[in-house]
Amino acid sequence: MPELPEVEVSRIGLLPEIKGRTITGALTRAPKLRYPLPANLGQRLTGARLADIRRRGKYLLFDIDQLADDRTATLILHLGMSGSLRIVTPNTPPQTHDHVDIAFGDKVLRFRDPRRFGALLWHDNQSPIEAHSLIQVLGVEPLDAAFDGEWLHTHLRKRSGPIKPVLMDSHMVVGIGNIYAAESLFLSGISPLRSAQKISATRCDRLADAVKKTLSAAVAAGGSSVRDYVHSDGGAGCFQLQCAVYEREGEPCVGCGNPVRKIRQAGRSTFYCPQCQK
DNA sequence: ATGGGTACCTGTCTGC
DNA sequence: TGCAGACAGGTACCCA
Repeated sequence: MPELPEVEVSRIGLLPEIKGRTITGALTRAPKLRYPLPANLGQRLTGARLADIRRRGKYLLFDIDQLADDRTATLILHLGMSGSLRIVTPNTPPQTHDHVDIAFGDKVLRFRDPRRFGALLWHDNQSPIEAHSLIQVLGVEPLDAAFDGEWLHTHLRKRSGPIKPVLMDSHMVVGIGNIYAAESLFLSGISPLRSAQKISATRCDRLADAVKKTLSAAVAAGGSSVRDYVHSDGGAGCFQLQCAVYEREGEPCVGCGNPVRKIRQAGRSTFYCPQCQK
């Protein structure tokens, strides 16, 4: 799935297609994904306008205005593990896991999610989106200036466990999933097993830089395309080709040539080089 | 408060 | 060829 770069690439791809367009219809084909899908989506959205698409962590926020009651709303969308968004023509037949369509005249935004870990929620903007229970708990944006070595050092001091699961904790920093946690730790030369609170200020600087570099490079490359992820134009990203350790168990480390090791942490696979990462 | 395990769901791959 | 089991990019929840 979609980690921060894939979500951002989707957002950037969708903007020129549908931002500012009037919604001509919408429908859901399943009662629920992770949560129940909004009821009467077509009724609520038809005639309204998609004002903007924002991103917070791995959530996409579709700002809707010109609703029938003259209010505004925001659709909160999460791609989960296997979700993807595409622009299709109105006559494109839906496939098995195509759960939601939002139509804009000659274009349809289609949400596909085989594993159904994704989410689409209606937020009526009576309260600010930042107050939504799912958004409220999110940590800092890793590409914001506020996230740096000093910030990281301060926050890691409170965490006793190994760094890798901590780096993936969206309550602390958003957007870093299994691939980019592994890649960022490799780039900064830090072992995924190292206790978070024992990482020095200097190495926190390196880690924060590595996170920013890894995520930015992935956005620039068009996201990863492991398995079933496709971005909005249906094309495949190419960051996967540049992974240094992720899914490279047994292959030579790009730094030292020793085999990349795979271990299990907090129920997830971790790939790293025991030589280069201490 | 923090951390670990589990659950959610389907598709794909591996090994018997 | 068939089938069971493991595993997959996320995250909320329960419990120690």
